[in-house]
Amino acid sequence: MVRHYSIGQMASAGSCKVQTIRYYEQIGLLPMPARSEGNQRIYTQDHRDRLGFIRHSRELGFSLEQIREILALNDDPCHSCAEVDQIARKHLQEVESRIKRLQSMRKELKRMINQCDGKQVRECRIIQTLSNHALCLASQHPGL
Amino acid sequence: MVRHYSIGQMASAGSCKVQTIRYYEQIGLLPMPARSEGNQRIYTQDHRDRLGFIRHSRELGFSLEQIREILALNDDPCHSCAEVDQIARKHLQEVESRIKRLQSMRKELKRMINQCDGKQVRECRIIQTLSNHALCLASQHPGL
DNA sequence: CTAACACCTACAGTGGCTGTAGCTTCAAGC
DNA sequence: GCTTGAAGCTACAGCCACTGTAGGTGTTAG
Repeated sequence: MVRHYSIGQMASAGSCKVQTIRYYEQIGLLPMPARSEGNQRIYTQDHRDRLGFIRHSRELGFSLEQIREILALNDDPCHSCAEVDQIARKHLQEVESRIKRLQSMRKELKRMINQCDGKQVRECRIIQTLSNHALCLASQHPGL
Repeated sequence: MVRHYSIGQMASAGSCKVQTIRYYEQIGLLPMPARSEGNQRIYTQDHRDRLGFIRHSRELGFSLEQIREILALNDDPCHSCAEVDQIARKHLQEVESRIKRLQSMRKELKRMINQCDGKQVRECRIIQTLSNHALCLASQHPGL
């Protein structure tokens, strides 16, 4: 017996909005499902699994393009998984560099806030630091 | 003697693109400068300082709306700087929660990659983990 | 004088959704 | 069978912070 799901059930299973699912279909990440007589989408377990895959990958920060690639590789089960590994490693590097950037922001923000004595804007150290890059500890920040 | 700058000079001083400066003007973050006979923008030191402020704040991750607020507060030098402090603290919290989310991603990505033996997609642990949320250490990820 | 470059406006595109307007369909209760 | 409210449908606009493009004009060095 085959289970079927409405788009609303898919959305709650995938912890996303109905529009998100329609969007994934529109950009070709989710295959078009069958339609009911009244033109409503009818999903199968396969669709549900694929959505789960996409949502979990998104939670881990993969881009939709990366997910598209991995899904394509996944369709050939005998393919070497070196490419999947490659994508994941590249993403890990991205995540690590984002962490570094944010940590350097955090450091500078903390320093700035601690110097502020909460009096007048005129002598506000936060504004002074923002005005004058040279007041930063790090002479340059990692790019945006 | 008053120094003047072309938009190109502003862009290199602010390490941004010419379009970015026009965009800041369009959304009212940079005041409209005077124009030359040939309709080209002529900037003063004030503009340059303000752009510097914006760019430095952006490097520290403030949103354009936050920057707009801080600039408005800055215009009243006798104003208490408590509100500036407030904005900065809120932003610091945001940065810290982003760091947490990324660190949890990093952990899971590393675990996933280490389990992968680089053979076939069929038995790829990366794909398995992405398919099945339950294979994650963290039962749930911090939201997107 | 010409070539190369900087500048101008106006608008479209990026990623990953999210929201809205104005409909139709479905399921439950009477 | 009828009504009502939720859920579904399409099509399109909007978010952020830019970035890129097309097609023109202004400026400057040789």
